[in-house]
Amino acid sequence: MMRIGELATRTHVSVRALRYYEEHALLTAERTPSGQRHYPESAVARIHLIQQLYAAGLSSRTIRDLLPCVLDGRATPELLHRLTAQRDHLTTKLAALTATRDTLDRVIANAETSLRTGEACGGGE
Amino acid sequence: MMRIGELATRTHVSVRALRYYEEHALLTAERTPSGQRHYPESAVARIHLIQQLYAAGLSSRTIRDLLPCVLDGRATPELLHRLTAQRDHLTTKLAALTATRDTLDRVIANAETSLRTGEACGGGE
DNA sequence: CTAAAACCTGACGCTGACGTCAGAGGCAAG
DNA sequence: CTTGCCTCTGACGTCAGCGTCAGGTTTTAG
Repeated sequence: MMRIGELATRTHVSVRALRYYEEHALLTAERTPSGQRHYPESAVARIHLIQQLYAAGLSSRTIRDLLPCVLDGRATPELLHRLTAQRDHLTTKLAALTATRDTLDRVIANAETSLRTGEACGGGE
Repeated sequence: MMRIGELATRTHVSVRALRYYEEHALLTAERTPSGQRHYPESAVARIHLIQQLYAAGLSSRTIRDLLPCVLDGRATPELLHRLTAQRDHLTTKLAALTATRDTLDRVIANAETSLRTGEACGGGE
């Protein structure tokens, strides 16, 4: 059982953020008689998962709703629906970001050329 | 030449957002003597590009710096460097999001199974 | 036993990308 | 000329995800 500071350093997530997660029911902790939080090893993985979902653009509310399903396999038809919706949303986003990266690649190639051939440059169109 | 309302409806971006973009030098507009903004057709594409970069996680400041390069091919070595950094950052992000989607796929498959076989369910590990 | 380090609960601050409201001017139609 | 919609410039409001400070307790190191 580790305390909040250790969990923070091990996950590279601030203590404040961990308390914030608990406040928003993304994370629970056992308490010692004096009130300090104690976490099991599994909390590390849980934090990583939470961060992953945040990075995917989910809100804390959404994460809170979907987490039980993700961790315990506890799914209702409605949760399954929301989960699928999020995955589809993510797929769409991935396509958009890939397109953006391609755009950047083209711009970079163009810029490199124009820098080499001497400043002024027309488009590739 | 269109006015701000038309540009807004055509790009599905609010009038407020367009003014915000101008305020932050992402977008410029000609003005009629009475002070109304007038945009050329090319503004539509420009807005789409701005939205694309926002979706990629860039800040308005970053977009402002990189836009001249992206639109006009005007690149300095420093801008080129920043551009490349952004692309690499995006590549990393794409990998992470792809991993997240795979996680969601697994969770969904698991949940579907547990719903079919009757509620309780252990992990696939 | 004591000092330092870590933890606790509020509670206010911050940032970015707008939403929204107020008050006033511009413009095509009848 | 007036009605009605569009536009203008401030300027304050909002929301999430924390950062940060205050004031006090607990745990640990020596």
